[in-house]
Amino acid sequence: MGIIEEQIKSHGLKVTPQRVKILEYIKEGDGEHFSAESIHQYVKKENPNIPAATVYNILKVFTERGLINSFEVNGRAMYEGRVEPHINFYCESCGKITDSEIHGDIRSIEAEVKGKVLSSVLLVKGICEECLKSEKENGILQEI
Amino acid sequence: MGIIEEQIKSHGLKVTPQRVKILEYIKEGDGEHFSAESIHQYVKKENPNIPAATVYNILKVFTERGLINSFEVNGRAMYEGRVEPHINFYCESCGKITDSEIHGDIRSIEAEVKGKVLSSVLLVKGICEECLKSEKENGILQEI
DNA sequence: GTCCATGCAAACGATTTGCATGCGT
DNA sequence: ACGCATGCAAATCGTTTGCATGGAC
Repeated sequence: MGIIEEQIKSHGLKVTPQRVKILEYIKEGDGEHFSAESIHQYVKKENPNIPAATVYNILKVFTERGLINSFEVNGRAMYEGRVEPHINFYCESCGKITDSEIHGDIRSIEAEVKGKVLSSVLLVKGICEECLKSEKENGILQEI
Repeated sequence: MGIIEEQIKSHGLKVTPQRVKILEYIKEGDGEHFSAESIHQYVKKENPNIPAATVYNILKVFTERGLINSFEVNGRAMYEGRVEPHINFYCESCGKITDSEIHGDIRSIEAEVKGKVLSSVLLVKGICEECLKSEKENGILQEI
């Protein structure tokens, strides 16, 4: 049994081909961020009949069990394989999401919370370097 | 002109009664978190004709201009008057959102991001103390 | 007077639900 | 064999859009 199957099983879930396929895809895409729809599109390549609802169900249990991480931007959920604390930087201009490392200790930040911590997401919004550059070149939005 | 009106005007927006009412409500609710719907319900008390769309529009411009802060949980946007960095702790059991202070320096964390930072939200999910207690008393979910 | 905001209705899109069938254990 | 997962259709719900009227500057 592969490592992906082990992960699914060890989190108390049944191993099915759909779950393996989706978890593989998310875990292999290191530093990448996926919408449910993009995952659906991907899985449909080999399994054209899989409905969106099944993908949503799978993503939901994966997130609940801590197999993957999720957060919401612009009314849609994004999923990623990295469950350790890091920064998700969302560019409001091009929509891209990129990871940044946290050099400080986010665990000490979480320690401030009264209660049991299950997950944490630091979502930073702004304009990425690339967009800043092209906006300056075009004389747009320099004042932001 | 009151402080609320000044804030609206200084952010380059026209001062309207609806905007004043909504900004007052959000800013007065210190440490509270509001859904668009709850704000709509509140404003309807004095202005029964105001449609949800107007409330959504107002919340959108307020957020874009940095007058208020927003983040998304469970497919819905939440708004708060605090724009300085802090922790939003969401309890997955009772749904309540509470603020915690950040004692570390989140500015240094934001400095890791390559690009221009416009806003940042640290959303921690878990089970609040209250729910932990009642769950233990009832013998439910202790193993989480 | 001009332009932006409001009010209203209708549309949209991401996600969920109900139920029958299929599959993992 | 049992119970959870999948496939499918339809519904739900938060949010957005288009357009005419009204109000701020």
